[in-house]
Amino acid sequence: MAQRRLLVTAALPYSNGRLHVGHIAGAYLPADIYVRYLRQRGDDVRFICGSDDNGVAITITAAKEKTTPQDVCGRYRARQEADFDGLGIRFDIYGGTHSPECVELHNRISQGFFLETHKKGLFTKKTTKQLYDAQAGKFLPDRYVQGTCPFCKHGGAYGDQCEDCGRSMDPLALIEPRSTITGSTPEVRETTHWYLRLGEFEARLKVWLESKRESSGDEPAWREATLNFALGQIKASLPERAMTRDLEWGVPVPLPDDPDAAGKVLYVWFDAPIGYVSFTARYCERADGDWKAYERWWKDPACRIIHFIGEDNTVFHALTWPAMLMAEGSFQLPSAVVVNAFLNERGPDGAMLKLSKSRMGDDSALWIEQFLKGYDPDPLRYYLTSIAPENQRGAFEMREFLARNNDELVANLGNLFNRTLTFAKKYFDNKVPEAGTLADVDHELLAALPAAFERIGHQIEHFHFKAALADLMQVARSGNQYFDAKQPWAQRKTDLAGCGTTIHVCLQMIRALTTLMAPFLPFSATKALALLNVPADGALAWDPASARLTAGHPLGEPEVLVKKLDIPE
RNA sequence: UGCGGGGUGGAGCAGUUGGCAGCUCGCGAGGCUCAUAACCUCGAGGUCGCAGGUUCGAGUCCUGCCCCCGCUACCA
Repeated sequence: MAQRRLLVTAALPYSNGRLHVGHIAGAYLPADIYVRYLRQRGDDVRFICGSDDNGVAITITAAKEKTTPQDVCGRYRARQEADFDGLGIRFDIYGGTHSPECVELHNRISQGFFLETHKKGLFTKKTTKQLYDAQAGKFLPDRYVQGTCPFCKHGGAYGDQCEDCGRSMDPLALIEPRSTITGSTPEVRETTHWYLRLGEFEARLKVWLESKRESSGDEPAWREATLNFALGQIKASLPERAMTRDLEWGVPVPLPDDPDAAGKVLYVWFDAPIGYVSFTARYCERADGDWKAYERWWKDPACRIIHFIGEDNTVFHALTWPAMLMAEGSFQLPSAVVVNAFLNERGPDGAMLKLSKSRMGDDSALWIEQFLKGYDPDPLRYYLTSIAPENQRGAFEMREFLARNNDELVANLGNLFNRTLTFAKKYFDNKVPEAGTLADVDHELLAALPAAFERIGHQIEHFHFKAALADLMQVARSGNQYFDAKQPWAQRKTDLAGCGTTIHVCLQMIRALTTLMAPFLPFSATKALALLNVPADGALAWDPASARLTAGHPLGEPEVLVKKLDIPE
């Protein structure tokens, strides 16, 4: 397959909190596996991510922590970047929509995007009544108003919906409304905003989404749940959505001649996906010295754009964002939006618990920061991939994590490395023995390796990461089966050359496994190269021919590849 | 009410165009000893939510029903 050009993005984390295992399982780990694989294949890839720093929630966190929005997003952004790094999730750029490095370019590109859409007349300017907190000096998002439900008279109803009777409502209908920010009684004020008429894109979106049901060329089909959900929304008709907000924190609405635009910013969901573009531009500026080179990725159909997101982002990435791109007109549409469901935590009693800031304590091991203090990243990458919520929700369970590390990663994959390497050390002078005369079983195992590259690569190409990992483990298992069937420990005494053949074949297998595991377990793959004494440079190319050892090659010092973890009683 | 997802051996899940019900873990019994008591073999265990229908044949298609979870926040 020829070299391809791909731009891969992972959802922008909102920079008012830390990352937990659910974030990682949802968008970032699958994206990282995909990108690592593409790079091993030799494709030209950019991997883009960064923090989503704008919006009202940041300002509220800032108020709560008695600091500035800039401080909040700067602090959490740095924390998130460190967490990603610790897990081996390596972006080409980790931008930030309000980070010092990116904000200027981000604002410029976002405003250009808005203006182009505005020029085409695709916004409707509309004045509506909204609740205003005079004490806080800001309009209140629906969710920040609480009062008595006009339908069931329940006391704790929110401005958009009553938790008790489940009915949704207009916040103006709430009885005795209160601002949840200051506790004061809000007043009704008029405000003007720009609404994107999503309805005008329904037909085009529908055709586009329907075309994603089948794979075309080597572009895989989208997940069915994603398409059903998005198409269901279209069927129910897409509303006008306000693309501006009354707020001081964000990208200013670029209409200086319109007094109604004063003091307003772009809706955070309008500028966030544009962050993918502006971070790409910032990276191009850094790498190529020309920010405009981003067009090579975003406006050239020869490049393929893949977005990895969690399920809550489906509406924005499968509908709103493509509609924005259609509206603006000069960008290409994403090739794929890869959506994972949520990951929950399984409680001791088997109950499904949501991963949430409010429920999890600060020192919960499910925060990445905490997790990395106790464990290596690869076991987590393994476990999260093996339970990846690709089709339905999954659940994290600490005991299961430990058990699967020991019973699968250590016992199967790690053990195959260890028994092969220690055997070579003990009986073959720590060198790769001659292949010798190959019997059918030996041929079969060697022939299975290129097939595994093909198969696992195909699974990754199609975003079936869980299946790809299971396949990898099956390959390792077949190695253990081969080892047992050949009984080199017995061969050694009767047929030393045959024993050499066995170990030669096993070494070829673990060498191939090193390359095959690299997208999922990058740290272990690096360590495996050291154990095999193979120079890292170019060693992980996704190519069975280059993942081969020559007879006589000296090996490194044997050492355990994956550590066993203690399971508390 | 509506929309979307799901209900498969003890647990967690796969099941593409309908064709003898699979995988991992766990469990039981053997084997092996190179290996982090790791590995290998065999086995037990399922009326595929319920009831109908189409078909030579359905977990897989159609109809009706039941149950669980989202569609609201911190959030992927």
